[in-house]
Amino acid sequence: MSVYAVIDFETTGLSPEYGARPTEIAVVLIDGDRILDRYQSLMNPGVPIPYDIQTLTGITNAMVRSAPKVETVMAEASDFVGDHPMLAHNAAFDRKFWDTELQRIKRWQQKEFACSLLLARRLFPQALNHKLATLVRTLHLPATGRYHRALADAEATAYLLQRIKQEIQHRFGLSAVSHELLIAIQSTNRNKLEACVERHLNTGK
DNA sequence: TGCCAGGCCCTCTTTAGGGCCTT
Repeated sequence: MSVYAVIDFETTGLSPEYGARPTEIAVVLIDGDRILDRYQSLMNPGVPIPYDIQTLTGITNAMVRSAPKVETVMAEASDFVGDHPMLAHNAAFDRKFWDTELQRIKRWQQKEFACSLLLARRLFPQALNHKLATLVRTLHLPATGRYHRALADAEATAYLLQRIKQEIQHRFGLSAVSHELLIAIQSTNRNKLEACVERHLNTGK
C-alpha cells in the first residue's frame, strides 16, 4: 500500500514570514485510485482576512471567528497525516505554512513534499497552463466542488496525483510509482525526463 | 479591507529578467 497525504491550505496571504496564517486546511489520504479518508477544518487565524482573499476563497472573518484555533487544528492535521508522504499543488507554498505552524506547536518533522505543479509541468507540457483548475479540465478529472476551498482543492489534487501516476506508469511501463521516483521526476528538467527515470530505475536515485 | 514571497522555468540567458503558481 502506498498512501499519500494530499494537503491544501487556505490562508490570509502568501507568506507566513509577513504574518499570513492559515484559515482552512484539508488532507486527503489516497491509496492508488482510492480515497481512503479526509480531514478538513476551518481555523481562527487570529489576524484579519484581507477583503480580496475573502472574495477569492469565500472564507470570511465571520466564518473563522468561532472556528478552533490554528494550533488545535494543526495538531489534529499532523496526527491525521502521520508518517505518510505528502503532496500539494505548488508544494513550496503549502510546505511554508505546514512547517511554520508545526514549528509553533513544536510538532515539526522533516518531510519531503512531492509537488503536483512541478510534476504536471514535466508530464503535461501541452496544457494551456498548470493551474489546478485548468489541469482538472484538461485531464478530465472529477469535479470536486468550489475551487479555493481546501477540501475541494485537496481532492482535485489527489485525482491529479492519480492521473500523474497513471501517466508515468504508462509512459515508462512501470507497475508502480514510488515517492522517490516522483521526487526525482519533479527535480529534473522535463527535457531530461526519460534519462532521469532510467537513472532512477537503475540506481534508485 | 492596504503593503509584504519565493522557487521554478524559459529565453532575446548564464555578470538577468520576467512569467508562472499558490492565497
